[in-house]
Amino acid sequence: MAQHGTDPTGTDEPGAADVDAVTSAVLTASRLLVAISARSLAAVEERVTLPQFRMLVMLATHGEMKLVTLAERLAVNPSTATRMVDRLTGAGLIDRDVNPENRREVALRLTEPGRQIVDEVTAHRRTEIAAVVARMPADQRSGLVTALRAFTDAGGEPAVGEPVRDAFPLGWD
Amino acid sequence: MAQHGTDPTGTDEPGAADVDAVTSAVLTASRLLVAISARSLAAVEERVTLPQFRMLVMLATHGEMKLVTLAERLAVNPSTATRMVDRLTGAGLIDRDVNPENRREVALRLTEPGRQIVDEVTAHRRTEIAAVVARMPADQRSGLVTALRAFTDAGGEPAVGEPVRDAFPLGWD
DNA sequence: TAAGCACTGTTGCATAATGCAAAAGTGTCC
DNA sequence: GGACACTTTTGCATTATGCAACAGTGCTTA
Repeated sequence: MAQHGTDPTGTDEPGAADVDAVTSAVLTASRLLVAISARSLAAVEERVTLPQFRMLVMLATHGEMKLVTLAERLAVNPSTATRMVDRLTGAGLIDRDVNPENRREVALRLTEPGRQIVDEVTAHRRTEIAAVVARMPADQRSGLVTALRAFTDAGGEPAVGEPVRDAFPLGWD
Repeated sequence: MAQHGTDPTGTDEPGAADVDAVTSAVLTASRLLVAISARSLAAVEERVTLPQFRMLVMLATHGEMKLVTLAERLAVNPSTATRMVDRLTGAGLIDRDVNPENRREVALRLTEPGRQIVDEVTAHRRTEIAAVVARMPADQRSGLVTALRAFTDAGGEPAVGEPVRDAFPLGWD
């Protein structure tokens, strides 16, 4: 199989052979993006742990919810979520109120300081990505948008402004 | 004057507005890629924990190394690394030998089963990405390669004056 | 040669994250 | 009113984590 790139003639197969090369390019980009995301977290990891940050992101993204839902979206056991909520309420980053409609449930919601932490990371990451974009040749940028749109469309993920699909509950965003 | 790198938000630069648009596109793609990476991990998380997998990836990527180096690359305390190595050697995924050249050090290296776990995840992820690529219009693919190469090149070359950081210090890859 | 010193890895201690199982409280349906 | 399902919490065990102290190793130098 053709290892990578450099097949301007496209003699082998028009569509299938180059999937490999494209995949490699995507993998490389993926590594860079993950590294950027991780660096953005460094700013807050003195204040919250990584799992705690995921919890904050989930609440920021989906708004108020009960504990079981939160645990489900984070893909952790409810008992784990209970104790993380304990610590985060203790730190003043989450509010926990009994739902008056249904007194079994607790309503969990981000406090202002909690939201600020999430915003901080988001802003930092956006800044880092923008810096990379700014370093690439200007005439390549529109091509990147077009190509990435085709890729993300094929992957079925929503665009930035839209609600995040629940297919896989991460909370790294 | 308008030297590069120092103005990610872009106030007066002509291409500034589109940097924002490109950044959004990259962020969206980033979410998809992180989700794919996470899904690929599901296959092995019955056998190793996430931090353990990171350790395996690091050894697979950089080869044999001593404990302090490993800890540094994973950005964890040496004591943490020591105990993780304990468990992974116990599970037969890592070999630990005293370096005869320097008897303070221990040489850590992946075993065959250890490497297999890493390969499994890598293969799974590659398959998932290839599936997405295969779903996008064929005439967009070469454009994606070109654009991503420009992006990763820009991301790989640190701005002037910045120290060259280890490109992907995480081990999520 | 011996003393001093830096480096390497390990262990003790405390806290966080994690899952499973059991229990306690709440709501719903016959 | 009782049975049952749902929600959350608690008990217990294992892993992950950092800091501090410590023991062993190798190098330098007086």
